[in-house]
Order: sequence, then C-alpha cells, then structure tokens
Amino acid sequence: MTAAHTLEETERQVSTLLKGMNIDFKAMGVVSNLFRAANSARNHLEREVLSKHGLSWTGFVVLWVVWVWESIETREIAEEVGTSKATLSGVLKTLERDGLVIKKQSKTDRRLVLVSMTKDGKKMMKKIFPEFNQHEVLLTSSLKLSTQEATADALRSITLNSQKVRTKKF
Amino acid sequence: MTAAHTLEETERQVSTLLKGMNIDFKAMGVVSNLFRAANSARNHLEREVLSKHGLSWTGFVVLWVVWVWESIETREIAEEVGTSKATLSGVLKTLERDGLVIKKQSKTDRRLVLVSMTKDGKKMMKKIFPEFNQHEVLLTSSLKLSTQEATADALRSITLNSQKVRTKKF
DNA sequence: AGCCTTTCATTAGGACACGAATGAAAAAAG
DNA sequence: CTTTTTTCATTCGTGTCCTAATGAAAGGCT
Repeated sequence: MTAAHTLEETERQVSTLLKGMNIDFKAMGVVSNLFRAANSARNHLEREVLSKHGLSWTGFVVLWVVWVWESIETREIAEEVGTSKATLSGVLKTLERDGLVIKKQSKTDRRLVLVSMTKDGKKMMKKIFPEFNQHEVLLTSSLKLSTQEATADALRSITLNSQKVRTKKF
Repeated sequence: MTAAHTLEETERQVSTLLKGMNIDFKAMGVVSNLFRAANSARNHLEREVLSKHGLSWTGFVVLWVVWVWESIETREIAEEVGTSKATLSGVLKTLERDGLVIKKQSKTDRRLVLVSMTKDGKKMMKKIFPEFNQHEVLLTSSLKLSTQEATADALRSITLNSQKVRTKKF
C-alpha cells in the first residue's frame, strides 16, 4: 500500500546514478512534477467525475469544445483538443454512438465534417461541468490565489516553449 | 495552421455559456493550463527525444524507474509510474521484446516478478537521459529559478490534493 | 477544359490505457 | 493440516492514441 521507497532513498539513488552527468535537477524537478500532477489530477477527475457518466477523458474534452462552439469542424476540434485527427475520428464515433454529438457534412465543402451537440449532450455537459469545476477547486484549494495565478502563468510559459521549439524547424 | 478561434473569442464564448453557473475560473485556469502544458511538453519530448530511439513515453518512464532501482518488483514499478498493473504487463512485454529489460521470477515469493535492465537498456538510458534533460531545461528556460521552485511546489501540492481526496473514501 | 497538388476525414496496424475476470501462490483462520 | 481469504501478474475486452496509407474533394495551373 505505502510507497516501497522513501523520497530520501530515491534522491540518493538518483544522485549517485547521475553523478558526473551534468544534469539540471531544477528543470528536472519542474517537469517531473508537471507530469506527476497532471497524471494524478486526471486520474482523480476520471474516477470521481467522468466515469460515473460513462465518459472518457478525451471524450469530455471534445464535448467541451463542441459545447463552446455550437458547430465546429473536426479539424478545428483536433487542433483545439491537441490530438491527431485519426484519434478524433474514433472518439467522435464513440460520442455519436452514445448520442451526445451529431456529425454533418459541410454543404460548401464536402470534405469537411461539422460536429454539434445533441440535446442529451448539452444536458450532460450542463450537469457535469459544475461538478468538474468543483473538483478543480478541490485540487487547487491548497494554493493561495496569487499562487494560482503565478502557477497558471508558469504553465502557459512551458506550453509556449514546447510549441515554439516545435515550429522552429520550419 | 493558425488557431481557428482567438483567445478573446473563446473567452467571450465561454463566459456567456457559463453565466449563472457559479464557476471558479481561477481554479479552472490552473487545471486547464496544467493539462495543456503536460500534453504539449510530452508531445515535444516524444517527438524530439524518444521517437528517435523507438521508445514510447511510458516505456521511457518505466525504464527510468528500473534504471534507478537495479532490480525492482513489477507492483512497485506500477505504483511508482502511476499506471495499472495491466498496462505495465503490456509495456514490459514490449521492453523485454526490444531487449531493454529482463523479467525474473522471485525465489522467495513465486507470485512476484522482478525486473532489471539489460546491458543495452543501460546503454540506452545513459545516452537518452542527458538529451531528455536538455529538453527539460529548454522547456523551463523562460522561468526564473525562484519561479521554477515555486512551480514545482505548487505542482507537488496539486498531486497531494488529488491523492488525498482519493484515499479519503477508505 | 484537363492534370497536379494540396487538403480533408477515415481506416489500418501497433502500442498503451483501464477495469474485470482468471489462475497461481502465499497468508490467515479454523 | 486443511480451508478460506488475500495478494500477485497476466489475459481479455474495449477505448484511446499515434503514424502511415487511403480515397474523396477542392484549388491551382496551363
């Protein structure tokens, strides 16, 4: 049940392993805690909020985007959600099967597919979203308001960096 | 290529949709930026570092844990990596197929399985890890050292919250 | 008009993700 | 010592996730 290795043990083990490797431990700490927090928070939200409504994480995020934009093209969803179009195809198939969204072919460009919410989909989001937000409050409740702002800023900055570097190649 | 919707548009759309719903926007900002940053950073690291060596994200994390601990039980790996034992079974199968780790049955308790690195696995980590860390530096380079510390602290706190709430049920 | 290139969404194939079910082994209870 | 109960890792079924390949449709070009 409890962790098999204490934090101190891990620290020691890691530092001897990385000795003479010129590692930036501070940057490593930020990034590893970023993934730990995101993973943990996601698992929590899936378990406590989403699973009760038979919704997957990505399903929820896609639903959110469609909810915000009334009618939106699939390629826009993919970009906004940060997933590949291939993945989105599958997720949308599930959401449509469950009666939460509808796909329609665009009239002006028959390659495009437009997605919109069904009545059930809207009802579900109206119910889930406040629940979801309450748990977001719970997750961040130990941080002062000023720290919440600073953290959001830092995270935005990390996002920017990872995208800037990516587009640098073109 | 560019985003279909500007930040201002989204802001407006969201605030009208959520009007009268009593949403904590600050908490929402922290959490959404947490996932955005984690996703973006992970994609970046997969593309720029891991994919060149034919390694998946989870494969790398598992490899890291095994590297640190020489020989470690699978249940410990699962806990440390934050994944289910079912998932780990599959990942270990892949890693063993690629010759990076070895599984052995425990002598003292035949239910347990012990995992350790192969020579190739060690060589790979010795090569990849410094690369990986350089990109971690890149991702956090826009943050002052004091901000890096504060951010890591805030993220640790979020992790703690999401785990505390989970165990509260028992 | 007819090709050529680009831009779409989807499918195909492989890996990862989970909970539930399975079967083996150890520990607890009688 | 035998019967439960618990604790392991794995397999199964389903969904998510990626890249690459596919096929349809639109836009450019001559």
